[in-house]
Amino acid sequence: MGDPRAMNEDSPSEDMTLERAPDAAADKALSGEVSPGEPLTKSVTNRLRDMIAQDELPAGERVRERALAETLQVSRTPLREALKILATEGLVELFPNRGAVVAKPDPAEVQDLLQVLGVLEALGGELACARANDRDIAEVQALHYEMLAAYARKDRLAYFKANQQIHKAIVAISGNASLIETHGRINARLYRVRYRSNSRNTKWDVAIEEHEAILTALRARDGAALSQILRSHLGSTWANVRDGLDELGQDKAG
Amino acid sequence: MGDPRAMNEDSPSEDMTLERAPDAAADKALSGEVSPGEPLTKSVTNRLRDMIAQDELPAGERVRERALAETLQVSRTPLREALKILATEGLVELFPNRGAVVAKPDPAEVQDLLQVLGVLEALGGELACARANDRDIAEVQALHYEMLAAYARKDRLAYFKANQQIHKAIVAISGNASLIETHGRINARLYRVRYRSNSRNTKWDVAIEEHEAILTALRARDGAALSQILRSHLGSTWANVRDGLDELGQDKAG
DNA sequence: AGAAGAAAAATGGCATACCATTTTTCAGAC
DNA sequence: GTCTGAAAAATGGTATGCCATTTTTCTTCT
Repeated sequence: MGDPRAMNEDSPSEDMTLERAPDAAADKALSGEVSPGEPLTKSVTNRLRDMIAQDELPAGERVRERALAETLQVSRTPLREALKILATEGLVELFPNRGAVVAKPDPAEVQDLLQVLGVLEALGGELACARANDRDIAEVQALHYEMLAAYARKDRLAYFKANQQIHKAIVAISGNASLIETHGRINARLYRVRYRSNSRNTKWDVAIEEHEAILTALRARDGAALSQILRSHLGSTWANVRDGLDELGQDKAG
Repeated sequence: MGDPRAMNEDSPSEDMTLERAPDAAADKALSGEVSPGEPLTKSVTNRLRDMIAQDELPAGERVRERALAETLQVSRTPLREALKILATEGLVELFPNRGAVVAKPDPAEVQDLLQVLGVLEALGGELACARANDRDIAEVQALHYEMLAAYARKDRLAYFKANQQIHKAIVAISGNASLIETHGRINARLYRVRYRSNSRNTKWDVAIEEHEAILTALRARDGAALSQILRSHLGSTWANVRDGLDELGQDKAG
């Protein structure tokens, strides 16, 4: 896919199910997938990222070091290092002498993040059109069809995942390592809210139309058009998220 | 300045002199400016950020935990946590079981970073035009004059700092916390290269002209124009950096 | 002299111990 | 009953120790 000069091959967090894992997660802890030779801090960081994305560690909840360390079967040291990393990424907030709390972005923050994500994807689309080869485009097209399949089945989870993959794929084609990384970071911070918003999005068909336009522009390798569409597409996303937040009365931010 | 909803008030790294501090730095270590009650990890992180920016920890150099910890008069624990943070920010690279190395971006990386910085500043300019009040603009104008003063005196260091402040100020006016933070991160990773490039930049007058255009657009609150100028301005920056790197034969990347 | 390999030193990874701060619990007074 | 404050428990912050891996040094053989 494209020709990424470098790629932060971290966070194997693809394929997330937001359904809170009942006990299975705590069961296997991070036992199964500990790549040998990989530093514990890294595994723990990835594990926590997933736990946050899947609401296993709900937003706004306090993180008790000792308890979590025991759950994950590691000492506090790697756990603390992981928390520092996640704090840098904006997924948790650290309060001196008062521990860590899973970040819970308020509407203003979400808007800011989406705005940034917008220009990042716009750049991604522009570069992608310039660099994409036929296979790259075919792959995005395939993902697009998968998304349509999920749409036809009204399978919101599958739709959401395919949707995310499409945007990520386009950015990946850009080949700009910094862009890929930054996009991934911001996207991770928005994962939860967007998932929730996706579940109650009433303008599903509009989103589909926008995605058709995205594919058309990409196939035509029309960088300017794709760029513009992607950015305004995230404007729509903000509209949906905002509406969603309005509906249920935000249970206190931060 | 503007109305930033939030602001990562970290890294007091303003006012950096790239002249390598002979011994004074090691002398005071982080003795003088340790805010009481502030976690050691934070102080150390900020200190290291500065040390990297000022080439006190030269790019490509290996970081020995025990030695550095002793220099900074702290134990390895907070130092290690700081290194994880800096690695997340892209200022150092971590190699499992082999320690940390100060990041040394190769030309391709620099280009990628500048491209991203370009669209970020473009967004910043757009938003700034929409939100700036007269005081905000007056402040940027003041910084602009300071930059002109440095230009007149051929004081490259002062010029560089004023230049940086202008761009940072415009982004700050945007009021988008995520943008401000992301911009700061990327900018930090480019600080060293840009400083070096600045020292040997032969197209100083061109840069000045571009900055005049920036101020004109900002005063006119012409978001589209400012956006476009800022982005292409960073294109010029890339041209300069590239030329600089070409001159001296890159002493091995990475 | 140079290559190969074993011993020694250094270094990073992780766990644990201890201290300071914060939070909670629980008396006792009003 | 609840307000206050002291004691107790919990929690985060930091230092240190030990183990595994890596790197360097020192033999030894060719």
